[in-house]
Amino acid sequence: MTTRRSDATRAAILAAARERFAADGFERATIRAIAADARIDPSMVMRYYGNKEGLFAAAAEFDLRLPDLTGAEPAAVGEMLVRHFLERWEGDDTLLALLRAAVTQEGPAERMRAIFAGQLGPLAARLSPEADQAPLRAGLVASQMLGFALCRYVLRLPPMAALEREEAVAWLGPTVQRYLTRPDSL
Amino acid sequence: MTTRRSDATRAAILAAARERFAADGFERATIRAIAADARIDPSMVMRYYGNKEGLFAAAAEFDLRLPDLTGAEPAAVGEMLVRHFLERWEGDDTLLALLRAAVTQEGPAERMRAIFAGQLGPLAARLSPEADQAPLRAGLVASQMLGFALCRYVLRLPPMAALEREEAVAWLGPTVQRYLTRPDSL
DNA sequence: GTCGTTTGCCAACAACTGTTGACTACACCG
DNA sequence: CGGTGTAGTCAACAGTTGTTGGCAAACGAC
Repeated sequence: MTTRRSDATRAAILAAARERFAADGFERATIRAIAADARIDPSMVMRYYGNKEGLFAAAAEFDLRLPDLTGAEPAAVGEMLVRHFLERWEGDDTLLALLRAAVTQEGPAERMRAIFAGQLGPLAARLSPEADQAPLRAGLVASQMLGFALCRYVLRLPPMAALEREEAVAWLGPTVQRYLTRPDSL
Repeated sequence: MTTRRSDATRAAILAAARERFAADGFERATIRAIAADARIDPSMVMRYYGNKEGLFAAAAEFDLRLPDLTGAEPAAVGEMLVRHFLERWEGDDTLLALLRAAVTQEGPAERMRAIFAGQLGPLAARLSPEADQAPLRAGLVASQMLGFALCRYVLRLPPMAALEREEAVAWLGPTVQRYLTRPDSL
């Protein structure tokens, strides 16, 4: 039960699926195209992943891998987070696949909610001046990071696509910082 | 040539198309479903709008209707802009249709770029400390506003969907303000 | 070697898609 | 009233989609 003979095929399917879902979105990425990329028969996709939704669920498994920021300079957290998001976004097209699908599919949208609430929430809870504001602050950070990713990687707004990574950090860092740590009263 | 007998039908098609495109996205909104909503035959859609892309192009005509801010308190522009965006999002689902389609279709994406560069750009040009930074600043504003709309209306992240309008203005206003007017050096 | 299981391919299905063309009914102009 | 163009209906097309079941080859245990 350690490694099946078909593991290579399964992995090839997942890799092709991620690429296609990221590039084309859920509906336009067809099982036939994914199977062709993986050089196997479309029916294998069904056998291993049940149906298209199951394939997407397997291909779009994702973890933000937020760094441990205990001990980090509290005032630098915003910039560190933005930098981490950009790296995460550019090194892996799973998030892109998830975003493209979440816009029209309820399943992926729910997963998106779970990722940002479940992984960003705890971090916000440690930084927020008031504990009960953590979900709100995590949501605000998500809105800026997802909006930037949307403009940069999906819509390809020229000025956003052209930004150097550290320029983006310099512009977005203070925003994220403020969303996480701004006192409630202000 | 003033009013054709078919103008009511044309309008019904456009209204149904906007709703369907906004709710389901470009691919999942079928011509048959739109025609059924408008209580006409699918072939009429083709006759009046040529094909599905033509229908979308007609249904997703959009103008941000940015207010004239000359004379407004410069420090209040951020909040005014956020308030205007929220009203525009909620009073009309064209932008929602455009966003859902732009994520997977090049045509709508291009229109989105044109809207935000062409309409937000001039406003940024009047407020930006340095003229050549206007596109960048307009893009940053777009990233925050589109990100918020994405989280609130599309993904329905609970803390974003639950915000009162003026709460959203209080949180996002300063961000937009900073993107428009922050000195370059900082 | 033999048998059961796994892996893969092939062909086909039913449903749905955008799109087309022919045909009917209505309205308006003379 | 007759004739012309517009509005609308109907049925069908060709292509694509997710999905299924059957069959052949390769493998591993005995």
